[in-house]
Amino acid sequence: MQNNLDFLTRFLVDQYSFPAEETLLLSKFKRVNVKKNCLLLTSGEVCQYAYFICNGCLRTYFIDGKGEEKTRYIAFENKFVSAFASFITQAPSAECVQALEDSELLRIRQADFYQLVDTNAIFSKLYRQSLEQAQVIATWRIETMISMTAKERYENLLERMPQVVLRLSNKHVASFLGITQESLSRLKKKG
Amino acid sequence: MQNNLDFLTRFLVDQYSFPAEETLLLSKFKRVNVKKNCLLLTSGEVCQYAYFICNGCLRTYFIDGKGEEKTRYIAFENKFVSAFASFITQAPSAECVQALEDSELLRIRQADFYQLVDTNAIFSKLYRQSLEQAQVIATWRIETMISMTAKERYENLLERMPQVVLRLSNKHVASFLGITQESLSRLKKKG
DNA sequence: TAAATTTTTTATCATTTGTCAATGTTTGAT
DNA sequence: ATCAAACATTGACAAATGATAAAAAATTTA
Repeated sequence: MQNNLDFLTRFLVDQYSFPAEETLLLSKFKRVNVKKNCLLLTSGEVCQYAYFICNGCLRTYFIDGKGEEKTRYIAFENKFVSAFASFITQAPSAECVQALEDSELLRIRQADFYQLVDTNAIFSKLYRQSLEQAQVIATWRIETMISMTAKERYENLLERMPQVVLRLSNKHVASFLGITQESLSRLKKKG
Repeated sequence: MQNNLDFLTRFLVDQYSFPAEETLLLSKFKRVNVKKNCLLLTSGEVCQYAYFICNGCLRTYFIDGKGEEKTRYIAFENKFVSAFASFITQAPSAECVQALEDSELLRIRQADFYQLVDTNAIFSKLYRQSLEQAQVIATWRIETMISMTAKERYENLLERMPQVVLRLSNKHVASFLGITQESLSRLKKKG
């Protein structure tokens, strides 16, 4: 159904001057609705899809040496999410992809995605800009981790990505900050 | 001089099937030789150049809230280095770029770089793959920071980027790991 | 609505890491 | 070769964060 793609179309038209009449190009995207906590990819699987978030929230996480879940990335509406390393290389993924809210997603297969990127100038630019933006976010995360205390990181997150704190549980916020729930609980109290 | 570009040409031919006869495309790259500790970009400046390392080592770092230098990125031979965020946006850079060894570099202006990327399929692919690779490295750094102790991060670094430990001072290794020199010194002793 | 499960808070104690100061050691310039 | 500056190590102590356990609160499920 064409109008399943309204979210993505509007996003592309608004943000990337995508020609509205070329929505046929988007036919490789399929709508997927998932419940909160739904696992879209588990570790060990090869990541077949990239997801565009129309509504909701996704995270990527991994299990560390002590068996604890650690959240590497969180995204909300109008972002693409995937287990990058696996999606790019088609090797088994160390990371899992999970919905943290009931979510309306559009997914595209890896091969279709790269075909679009390789044959369509707008998609090529979109992908490049997505990678550049991902780099800026990753740089921010690294900077906070090597230069701030847990408290400073929390306050910084509240400024830079308030949605994370407002929409998600402390458990997931703590996991994203790289600290325990207990530490986060204390930080918030001391305020 | 054409043969100033031998390093880059060889790299592109070997790694990216670059047609050896098209080295004219590389004429926008200029050779720069710098001494250890040379600052190629200071914070507040707009990053004009991307650097390809023929020989030597570059880092990007910033000054944190307490006035301490924190190293976000380190690269050796055959890598491109830039203050990404500023290079992409042409806004003043928070980061500095510095040589950590006497280095032989090739630099290219931002506009020339993007022109190459936009007009040449191989450069476009090269840039995309560089961004993807940067994402994989950034992901690794984030993962280590949110899931490992300083000791574990050090051992992991020794495995994954031994050059950092072997070629650079403890001061810079500690800065890259996000810990103090004193902590690093103790970690190495207990090892 | 009640019970079960999950999440959050609180407290105590252990461990890791940072801070500061003093002392060796290396490096680089003259 | 000598001196000065930068770097590395060590020790004592402080601060931040983790681990564990228990209780309180919130959420989900039946």
